[in-house]
This record gives sequence, C-alpha cells and structure tokens, in this order.
Amino acid sequence: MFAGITFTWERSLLQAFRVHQHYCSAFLSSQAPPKRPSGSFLLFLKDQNSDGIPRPLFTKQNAEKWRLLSDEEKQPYIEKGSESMKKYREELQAFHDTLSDFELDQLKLEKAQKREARHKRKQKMLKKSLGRPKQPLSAYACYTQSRSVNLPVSLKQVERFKLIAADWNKLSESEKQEFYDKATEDKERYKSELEEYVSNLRSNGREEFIPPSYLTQLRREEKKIKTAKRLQNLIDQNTERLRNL
DNA sequence: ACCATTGCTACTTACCTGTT
DNA sequence: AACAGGTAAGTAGCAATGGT
Repeated sequence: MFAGITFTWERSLLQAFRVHQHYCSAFLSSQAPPKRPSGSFLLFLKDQNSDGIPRPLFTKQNAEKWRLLSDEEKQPYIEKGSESMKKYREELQAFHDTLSDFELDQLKLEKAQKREARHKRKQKMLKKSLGRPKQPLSAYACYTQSRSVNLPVSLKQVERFKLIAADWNKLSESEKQEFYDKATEDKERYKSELEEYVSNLRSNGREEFIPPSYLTQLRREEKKIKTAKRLQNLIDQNTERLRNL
C-alpha cells in the first residue's frame, strides 16, 4: 500500500519535471542559436560538381583534389571560412547574452544529454561490431516472434503488441511450455556465443568489453570450485585419519 | 557541427523477463 | 525495485566519406 502511494507520487513528480523540461526546450528552440558555418574544405566541396557520383566517392575524390591544391588556390576558401567563423562566434555570443542563467544551464544540460546519448550509442555499436551476441530471448519474446508472423498487415504496431500480450496472458502454463523450452534453447545459444565473444575479445586485447555479468559469474564458479576442492581435501584427510586409527 | 545523399540503424509503441 | 533489452515495422535520424 505504502509503496504504491510512493510510486504514484514519484511518478507525477517525474511527469511534472518532464513537462517543465519540454517547455524549456520548446522555448529554447523558438530562439534558435546560430548555425555553425562551413569550413574551407566544405566551401570548396560546394563548388564541385557532384552529378551522379556516389557521395562517399565524391568526397574522397575531392579531398584528394583539395590536398593537391596550392596554398594560393586554397586561400580564398580559407579566408571565407575564417570570416564566417568569426561572424558565427559573435552571433553565438549575442545569442548567449539573450539567455538567462537558467536557460544557459538548460542549454548545457541538453548538450550534455545529447553527448551522453551519442556516446552510449557508439559504445553499443562498437560492441556489436566486435561480435557481441544478442541477449537470449525470453519466453514472451519467442511467443511475440512466432505470433507476429501471420497477423494482418493493417494492424498498427501498438495494436499488434496489445493483442499479442493479451493472448500471451490467456495461455495456460502448458501452452506456454513450448515457448519456455524455446527460451531455454536460446539461452544455450547465448551461452556458447558469449564464450566465443569473450575469447575473441581476449585474443584481441579488448578485455574492457567483456560484460561485467560474465566476469562475476566466472568468479562465482571459481569460488564454487575452490570450496569444493577444500571440502574434498578435508574429506580425504579425515578418511586417512580414520584409516590410521 | 558544418555540406549532401545513400543506406543502414535506432527509436517508437506495450509488454515481459533476466540482471544487478 | 529499477533497469536494460528482447519481440516487429515504419520512420526519423545518423554514419559514411572528407577537413576545419
């Protein structure tokens, strides 16, 4: 009962904070900060004809062209670039001057949040690229997977989930068993893929990406083995003593 | 972050479950 | 208890290609 009250109270507080944050950011975006100008290389890039060339190739080719340019040829772009940068700095300062301390803090907070989110995303992608296995599917996830195959396309995503969840809760334990079994199977898959992942990380010197949960599990097992050995030693000693009596 | 464009990725929804 | 991450699919947003 008490926990329920606390939960509701905290939730409305959180909601109030979110609304507040929403209005703050809405206010900030209505007074848009100046945009960062293009540097010399980008100005040069804009002058080049990109018709029909894939973007990455186009950029690569013109980067090479840019490198081969003499200082004199680069000069107009560099000049224009530093001019617009100077103007941008002034505009940015002017923009900051229109903000209150609170708004400045809000701006900083938003930037920090964006940075953090970006960092998190990158770490996640890095792990993925290192071959991190997907987490094992829960029984419910297995059910969702098999169930969504033959649902009408017209059903909206939210409706799909509501329907699947409702059906899942209607299933009896014996009907769910099939999916519990699948989940157990997938756990095995995860376990073996994780072993491979960790051994690859170790051989590549990327130990910092070994999941902490894997390490704690490892320590737990080592401890178990040690304890078992100690017990076995005690047993051996005692049987030896008994034999000598 | 700025330029652009392609193709890929992650977020969004509701819900459940494994991990910490 | 709180959090993260799993299910699908449409789409919003981002990485890739460069230098400043």
